[in-house]
Amino acid sequence: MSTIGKALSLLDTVSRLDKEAGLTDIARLCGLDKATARRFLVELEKHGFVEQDPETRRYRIGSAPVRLARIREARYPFLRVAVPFIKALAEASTETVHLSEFSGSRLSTIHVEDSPRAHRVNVEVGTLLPFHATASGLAYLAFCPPDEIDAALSKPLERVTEYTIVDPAVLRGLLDETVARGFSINHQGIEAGVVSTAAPIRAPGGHPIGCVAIAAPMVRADQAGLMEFGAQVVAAANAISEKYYGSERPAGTTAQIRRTG
Amino acid sequence: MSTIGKALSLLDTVSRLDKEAGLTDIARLCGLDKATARRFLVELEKHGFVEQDPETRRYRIGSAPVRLARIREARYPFLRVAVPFIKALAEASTETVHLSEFSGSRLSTIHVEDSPRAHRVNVEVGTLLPFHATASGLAYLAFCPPDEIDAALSKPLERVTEYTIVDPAVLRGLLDETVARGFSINHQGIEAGVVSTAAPIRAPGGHPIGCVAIAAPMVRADQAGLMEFGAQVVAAANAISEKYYGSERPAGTTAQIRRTG
DNA sequence: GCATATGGTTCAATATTTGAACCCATGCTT
DNA sequence: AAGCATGGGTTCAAATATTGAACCATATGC
Repeated sequence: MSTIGKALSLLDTVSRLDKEAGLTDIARLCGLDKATARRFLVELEKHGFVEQDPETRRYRIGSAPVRLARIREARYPFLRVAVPFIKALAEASTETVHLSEFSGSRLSTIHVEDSPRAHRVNVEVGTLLPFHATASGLAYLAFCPPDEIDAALSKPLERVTEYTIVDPAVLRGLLDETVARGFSINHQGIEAGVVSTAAPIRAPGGHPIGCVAIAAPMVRADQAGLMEFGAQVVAAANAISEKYYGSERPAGTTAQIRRTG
Repeated sequence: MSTIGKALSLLDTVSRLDKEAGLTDIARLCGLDKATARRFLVELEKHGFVEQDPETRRYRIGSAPVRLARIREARYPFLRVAVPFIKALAEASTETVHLSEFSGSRLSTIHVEDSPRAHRVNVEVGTLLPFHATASGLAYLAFCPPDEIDAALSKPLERVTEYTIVDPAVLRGLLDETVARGFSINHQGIEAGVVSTAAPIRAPGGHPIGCVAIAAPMVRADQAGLMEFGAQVVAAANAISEKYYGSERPAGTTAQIRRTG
């Protein structure tokens, strides 16, 4: 792997830690030599991507990403565009709705609107969404080119709950259904007692960039309800895509999405 | 320079562009070979730090920084802590108040509260603040260790307006005054007709991390008014520092700050 | 006061980066 | 339609930066 890649992976590792970490821990977690980890950290610090607490000597994420994020969001306000739709959907569905974005070869939650109900599904911003075990992951993957699907399914698939599907062949079946339907359904794959539906937000080329998902307690989602949620996530995802990328519609399998949306 | 440094500089360059740029332009702006620039971009893209528009093939900042920024702000909410103080100060002073943060060896504006008046100073979020020509820059530098001051003053200093001070010896005098006073004053150094005062927000070790500044049209700031503004920025900067870092006061020259604040 | 742990540094061996030259489209000009 | 210019992207030997075992320094616990 390139040095840059290793350094960015280190940054990623640091960002995933619950708290600030010391040099030795970081090196171990990244599988790097202490000297190497240190040089990376120094270099990253120079550019503001990490900072070292002068007292504890531990490292944390720096302020450079904040600057870049502001620029990105100013020029390309995905959240600003998407959040109103997520809010509206949360209100309409009275269930927890979350928005994910593909970044750095993973799908991560970037916004959540909680259900107003007492009994609800709680999702944390920042949560990573495994492709095989979440509605968002399946919706994302379903609309990816075959080689990306192959790559995702050839990795080891964790059995998160007793209901998680880890058989690639079965998963491929789900992906086909997802494409046909326009949205994905996940039965307790990531959390027992929870069902989700998700639809991809797609770039003009057709490639997904993220997903809209509704997560509800199983007791409130019968077959008809699920179909209704599905229609809603598809509508929201398409609306976001349209607003984000202008009036252009995604090419390729557009018809399939519209059909069900 | 290390590869990582070069790649992060490239990222920085891309972030400074007004619009998305092509490979050749980026390579030229960074002084890199096209092949090198490309490998960097590919690597950065893998990790979500840039993305390439599939249609125009141009590059822009990706979504990874947004993720990191959220984590940083969640764990270390500088803006969240500071903004209320900036708002309060803007209201109290009825002038434009802005907040800057040191990141990647530069001071940049991260929040602005505009004056409610029609005749006011406008500052853009993201603006870089030269150390020698802005109140924030001087306030920051004044409380830095000598070697950082030397480094900053040994670089070529741009004469931004006809009033900009570019003589390192004179600037050192201003820095001494700033330390003695607890806040800096900038007379038209970055924009004719504008005076500013600024005070540093400092980490527990005493090193500045950013500044609070008031910028006012000269006609509204006489000597007494300027001292009042100065006292206000010092109070705000100290309050932010205290809230941000807990109850600890910055070590070292604390007394000087408190004396004037 | 010894043992252990962590942050940090060094330098020869090694793997990665580099860039001139190249290819391939696209679009403009003659 | 051939010629030319421009921009994205690629190749591979030469140049250079990266690597990591061993090292030092300091702090904490026993």
